[in-house]
This record gives sequence, structure tokens and C-alpha cells, in this order.
Amino acid sequence: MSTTPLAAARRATITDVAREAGTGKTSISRYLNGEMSVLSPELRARIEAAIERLDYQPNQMARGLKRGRNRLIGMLLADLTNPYTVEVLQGVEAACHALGLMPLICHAANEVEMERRYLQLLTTYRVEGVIVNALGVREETLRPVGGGGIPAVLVDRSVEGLVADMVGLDNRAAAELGTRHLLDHGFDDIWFVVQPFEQVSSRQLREAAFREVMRGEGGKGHEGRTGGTGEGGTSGAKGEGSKGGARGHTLVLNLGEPAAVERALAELDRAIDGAGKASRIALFAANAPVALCLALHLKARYGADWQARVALLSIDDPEWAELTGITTIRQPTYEIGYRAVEFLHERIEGVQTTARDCLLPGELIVRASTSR
Amino acid sequence: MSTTPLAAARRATITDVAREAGTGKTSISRYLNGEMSVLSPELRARIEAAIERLDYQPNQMARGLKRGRNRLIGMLLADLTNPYTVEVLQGVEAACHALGLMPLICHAANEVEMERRYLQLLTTYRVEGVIVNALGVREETLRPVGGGGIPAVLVDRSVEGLVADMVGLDNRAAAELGTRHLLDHGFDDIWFVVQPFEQVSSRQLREAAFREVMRGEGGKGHEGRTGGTGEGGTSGAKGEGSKGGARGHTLVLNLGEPAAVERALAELDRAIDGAGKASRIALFAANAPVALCLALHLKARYGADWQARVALLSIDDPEWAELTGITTIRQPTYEIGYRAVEFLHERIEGVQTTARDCLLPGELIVRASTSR
DNA sequence: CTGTTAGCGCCTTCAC
DNA sequence: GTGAAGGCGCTAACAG
Repeated sequence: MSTTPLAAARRATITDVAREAGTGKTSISRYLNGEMSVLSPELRARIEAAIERLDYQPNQMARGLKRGRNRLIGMLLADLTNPYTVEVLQGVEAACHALGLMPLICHAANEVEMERRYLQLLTTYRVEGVIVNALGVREETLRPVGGGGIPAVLVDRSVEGLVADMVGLDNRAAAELGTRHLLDHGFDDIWFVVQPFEQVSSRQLREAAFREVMRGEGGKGHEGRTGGTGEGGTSGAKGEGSKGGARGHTLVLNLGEPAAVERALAELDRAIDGAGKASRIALFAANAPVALCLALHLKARYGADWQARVALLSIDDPEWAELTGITTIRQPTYEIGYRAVEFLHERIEGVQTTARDCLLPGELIVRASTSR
Repeated sequence: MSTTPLAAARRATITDVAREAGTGKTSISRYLNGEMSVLSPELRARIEAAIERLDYQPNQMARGLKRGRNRLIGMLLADLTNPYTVEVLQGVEAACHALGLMPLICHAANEVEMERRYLQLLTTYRVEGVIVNALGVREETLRPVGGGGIPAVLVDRSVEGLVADMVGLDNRAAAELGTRHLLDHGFDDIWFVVQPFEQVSSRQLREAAFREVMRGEGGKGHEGRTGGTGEGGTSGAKGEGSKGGARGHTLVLNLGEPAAVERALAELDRAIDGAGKASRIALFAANAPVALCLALHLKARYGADWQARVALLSIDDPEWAELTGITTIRQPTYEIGYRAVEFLHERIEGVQTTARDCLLPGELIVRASTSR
């Protein structure tokens, strides 16, 4: 089957076009850069024809090398497995397309070491900026980036002492919203379930806000940069709190470690089994992966009708939420991604501002699970 | 807040390093390319030090320009919304990482026109190859690519007359597996629900295989390149067939058009409502998006206990399948992505072969929905 | 072993 | 209006 036009036909270069059009490279370059006003209609026509004939397409890499900007931006993702990530990615994609940028996607699969390597790889490709949604974002890791290096914007995370924009959910408000909803609906035994949060600011904020509301301090303090509340972090740590008789617990679910998950879930089971008919238990999942883990476990343990036993509320609104009827707080994921790129773009274009935080509101979607 | 190390410190170049190390650019280049055997330990040490001191990182773009290969490959995706896509993407990511390639991800959001533009954009970045999972893959669209141009591998789709590798599910076998499973479990009224399939080979193959089994011709013919069965495609088209008393229907669900979906679902409802107590109805979703649409509708119409009314089987195994208990045929998505990159890599490295098709088997995961 | 010399494809002064 | 020359950061012959 040798239909193959043998010579992989080296793509035409600007020189080829110049020759074909009977002119110099300069004019071609001008044409490419839209400096039409400086070209005689006649020459312009010839160039147009030549380009057409040769199916010429300027080499972005070469242009980039010369101009010092290649329109590439890096996107570092911790976990493509999380629907949140994918949704954000869509916003990013759209914004890039609109702004003439091209994203280089890197998936670190929850490995901090890989994040580091990717970050440096991106650097190597001379991306003009990076959007980071990773776990291991430390000040030092990002130094080559956020600092004197290329501009960066953080998604759903902020890092102390780093000069970079950040955009994400208003975690404090979202967690308050959810907790209040549960309280208002008469739940008096609420478990906030979250992945290890020592390193991740957004998880810290959510957990802290939950605890505050439960403690009855639900003041609407504005979310500050980095929670810094970071509690020791015993696996399965359980902070107690109460508000008008309602009790609140924090349960850590380390999804990366099956054994730890097992233990945490066992603790939860005990609570559920032991709960008197008088108290209504609700689970508040800090994000979709946690919610899924909980739902699967509960279903396995209590059968298809598990929702009669416990209510489940989750931050994030995965596609199965509607199907299963759990209440959620939907993040404006698409917009988060879009805004992140816009921020980055501004910085790339040289707009100088101090680090900005863009906190977007979540939307409570009440479903059968908590309203019955 | 002017912590910013003012000069965005132009990154060091090979020239800088050469000067710093008191030598020529060539030696640096040699060092970078691992030609250690040709460098005196002494020089080598100096270079190492200089690189360290300047935090030098070679510019991939420049190398690419010179060598004619930049280790970039394009990945064109029709729909990031589909879990399948994301899973494949993970395999792709992993393989790229292993092979030293860097993927440029393009999301066409189900718009054929955008696919075309992205393809050409990728070309502009001089990617060394592309992996395509799109809708509008026509021979002509891909001409600049698959043909004399850069190598391409198709995912989950084959295009007639295009010289390109393809990797995906063994659709024929998968559809047969599913249909047989339903038949074996006593379902005698089976609806195969699929998105418009005139353009998409994989959907064609699945539908055709379903019909054949229903017709009793379930021969295990090997899947050929491109089904070409392409049936007219009336929206809501319904082909009848029967096998030992069991009836089979094909229902087209155009997810992009709410009105069409409405109509199709109404037809389905009629069938379900009208079904006598004697017949057992099963729905066979051609992929996860279709399955989700069906599940949501059924739940809305028949309540939480909808599964008592109809059985649902789906190709694809989305995260909510386990939770909801539907039977599925899981695709080896990760491997599909991984293999796709491997194929592409071989072609990039110049291995000449005729177009290969790599058909991977699906795995039937039986759950309550069809087994009770 | 090591350095010099040309470019890769394009853009950008700077003259004509 | 138009073109020639030089250089972006790096590699690949060629000499030494």
C-alpha cells in the first residue's frame, strides 16, 4: 500500500515562499504579521498566491525563538481523575483558544516529584506562563516560576509567600453554606470528610469554616490568603465541636492509602450504627472524590437504600450527583479555568499588579438526600 | 509589594554557559547531548559547575528548530466531557512521559470546524505526530496529516482510505458480548441506544454487531476496517430484528439536540409503558454519555426504583456505574491511550508499516441491573 | 579532545 | 515600498 507521497515533503519555509513570489523574505514576514499597509497590492497578491500554492504555514517555533514568545502556556494538573480538574480544563481550553494561546497539559498523577519535573520541563519549552493546580506547591518549588521567573496563577490553592495570582472557589463561604444547610435541615450529627489537608489550602479553609460554623462562630469573616490553620494531621483526626446541640466531626480520608481509608470508614460505620433513632447523621464531603468513596462504601454496607440512613452533601457536583440525588455545592469550574487564563494573559502582557485572589461563589443544589 | 527580582532575569543561554565555563558552545552542546566520552573530565566538571551556577536549561524550541524535531505531539479530542476521553488521555500522558514526548492537547468541544482549525494549528507548531479522536475525521481533513504529512494514529475510529494506525475497542466483539449477555439473561425486548452513527465508525460497528446478534447471525466475523454499514440515519431510526422471539430495536439519541432527545425518549417511554408484564425490557447504551442520559431520564420518570422497570447495560464503565449498579463493558481506556502513543512513536521513529489496527477487548462487568 | 563555522526559520533594524 | 544583513539558541559538520 504505497499511496504515501514518498518524500515527506519538507514543509515550505519563508524562503521558499519568497522565491516563489519573486521577492524577499522581509515582505513575506510583513505579510504574515499583517503589516498590509506597507505592501503594494500587487506584491501582496503575489505573496498570497505563493503561500496558497506552497501551502505555506509559518513555523511557530521559529517565530517564537526570534520574538522571545511562543504563545505556549503550561498547565500543571495534579489529578485528571477528579471531574473538577477536567471541568476547569475546559474553561482553560476555551480561554486559550480565545486569546491565541496554546496549553501544554501536564498530568502529575498525584505525585509531587512528577510535578517538579513537569514544571521544569515546561520551563524548558519556554512557556510564557503556567497555571498550576497541584499538591506539592511550595514556595520553593515554584520559585523558578512565580518569582523572578515566568508568571504563574494558582488554581484552587494559594501558597504563602508566593507572588502569584490565584483563582478558585470561595471555600470559606461554600463550606459555611453547606454546613448551615445541614444544620437548618435538622441534622445534628455532622461529619466533615476530607482528604489530608495539611498541604492544601483549599481543604484547610473548608475544614476550618465547617468547624467554625459548628462551633457557632459562623461569622462571615472574609477568606484570607492561606488558612494556615493546618492542624497536626493525625490520620482520621477528629475534631469535635457543637452548635446548639449539634455535633460536628472532622474525618480525614486519605484516598491514596486503602488501609487508611478502611480505618476511617470503619470509624464512620461505628458512628452510624451507634446513632440513636433520635439523631440525624449527615456527611459533608469536601470534594467529589471523597463523596464517591463514601457513597460506594455506604451502598456496599447499607444497600441501595443507604440514603435513608445518612444524608450526603458534597462540594463539587459530579455527573452522578443528580442521578443519585445527593445535595451538592457546585463550583463555577469552567469560569475558574477561564479566569485563570485571563489572569495569566494579563500578566504575560506585562500588567503589573500585586498578587490577586479571585474567589468565586459556589452554588448550593439541594436534592433529595438532605431535603426529603 | 516589590519583592519581584526586577529583571525577569533573561534565562541563561548556551553562550552564557560557554563563557562562564571558559570554553566554546560546542562543548556545552556535547555535554547536553550526553557525549561525555568526548569530554575531558576536567572540562566536564567546569561545564557542570557553570550550568549549575547559571541554572541553565537548554531551550527546547531552539533545539527543535535546529534538529527538526521538537518532541511535541498533538492530541485532538472531540469531547473532554466524556469520561472515556479523559481516561484515554491518562494513558497518553503516561506514555508520552515514558517516551520523552510532550502532548499538546486540543479540545474541539464537538465542533467539527474547530477540529479542522486545531489540526492546522498543531501543524503550525510542527508537532511530530498527532493522535486523533474526533468526529469530523474525514480523509480530506486529515490529508495534511496522515498522508504525506506528519504521522497520525486514530483512536476509536477508522477512516476509509487514510493511511494511519488506529487503536480502540474491539467494537464488534464488545457489542456481541453485551447483546448475548442480555439475551442469556432472558431479556426479550432490547433497545440499542446510540448517538448518530453515520460518521463514526465505532458506533456503526457496535450497532451493526448488535443487530446481527439479534438477527441470529452472531457469527464471530472479525472486525474489518470501517464498517461502512452506515444506514440512512433518520433521527430515532428504529430497525427491528428478532432472535428466538427476542426483539431488538435501535434508537438514535442525538445528545446535541435536546428536542431530538425528547422525541427519542418519548418513544422509549411508550415502549416501556406498553410492555406487558410478560416481557423484560433492557436498554443497551452504546456509550457512557448515552447511558447517563437514559438513567437520568428513567429516574425522573420512574423514580429512584427505575431499575425495577428496565435493565441498563452500557459500553464504558463510568465512575457512577458501580454506585448505581448498572452492568457495563469496560474499555481498556488507559491502554488504548498508551498504545496510541507507542504506535505514533514508532512511526515517528521511521518504522514503516502499512496501517495497523489494534483492537483491544472489552470486559463485561455484571451488576445488579441485569443479573438480579 | 576542542573550537570555528554555518545555518535551522523567522523577525528586525537599517539602508535603498 | 522593498530588500539585505544579522541574530534568536542551538547543533552539526569541519578543522585543529
